[in-house]
Amino acid sequence: MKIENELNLSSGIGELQKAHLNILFSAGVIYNRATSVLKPYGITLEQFNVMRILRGSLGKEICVKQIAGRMVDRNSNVSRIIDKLVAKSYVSRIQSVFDKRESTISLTEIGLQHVNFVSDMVQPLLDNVIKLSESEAYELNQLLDKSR
Amino acid sequence: MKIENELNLSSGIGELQKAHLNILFSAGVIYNRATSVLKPYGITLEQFNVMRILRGSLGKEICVKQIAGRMVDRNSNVSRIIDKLVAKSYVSRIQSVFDKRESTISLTEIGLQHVNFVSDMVQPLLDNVIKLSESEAYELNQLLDKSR
DNA sequence: TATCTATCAATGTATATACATATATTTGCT
DNA sequence: AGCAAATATATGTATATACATTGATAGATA
Repeated sequence: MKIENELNLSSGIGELQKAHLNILFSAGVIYNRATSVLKPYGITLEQFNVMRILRGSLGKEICVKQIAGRMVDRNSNVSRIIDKLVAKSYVSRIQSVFDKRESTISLTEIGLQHVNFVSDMVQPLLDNVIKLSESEAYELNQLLDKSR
Repeated sequence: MKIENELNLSSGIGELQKAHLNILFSAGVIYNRATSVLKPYGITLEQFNVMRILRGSLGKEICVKQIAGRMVDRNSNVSRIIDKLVAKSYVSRIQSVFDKRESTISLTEIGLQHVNFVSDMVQPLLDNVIKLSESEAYELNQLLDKSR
């Protein structure tokens, strides 16, 4: 459905303003779909993203700042997301020996198992969140990359 | 900058997964820029959006549900955003006489003045948030509309 | 060495989202 | 009319964002 109908926009609105609202609206739709897909597994999208980032760095040391730099939401407060993951025993946090200001974050064994399990279950569903062909998605990526 | 560089994505990732992250990332960038543009005027983007919706319905009665249906974020808790606007005297809330379950929301005189003033000041800045031509924005809108 | 500045992470506070539930009211059905 | 179901909004609680501040540590420089 066109964004002007989704949001009841006035007919005079320009394509740029429409694109502005369209990106925010689409992001909300994607976020909601992804969140509801994850819900049965007791994990939020933000927590899942942190765990996937950690899995992508298995073996390597990784600190809070490096995680933050890979988060989709750059204002995300990684410290507090990690608090939640530590409370669930999915992640451990130890002070770095190389730089005592840093915390070294890593997946626990149970955390690794959980992120693997959840990924396998949800990836097919997450892939259906965007209803485009690969080539349309490519075009979309080109435009979004340019728009920033 | 390409999304794979922004987020340090692994090279094997497909266009659909990339599009998923790209939309969320772009939305974050737009949200942050719009928020910082509004900051000097003491209003959040969500509050500004509610006030613009109210201005678009000047004269007509409008209730909370109608506002919610036009919000970019469909989960937005309009009741509480309106609480904040009422506290700032930008908006009034009165029980509808036609349906006592409904609240009728309208801009106060000072609220109308403020939203007009802020709009005039920020619109040129908001227009620069998306760095595309009108025709590129049109293509982007087509793809986003289709993707949902 | 002493000190200044930059950096990393944690924390405090206000605002907003996510979701379930509660309350009041209206509508539809018998 | 009487009652059940639906609807509009508000509220409670957990989580997350936005932003400023703090505390600890590292690195640079006088």
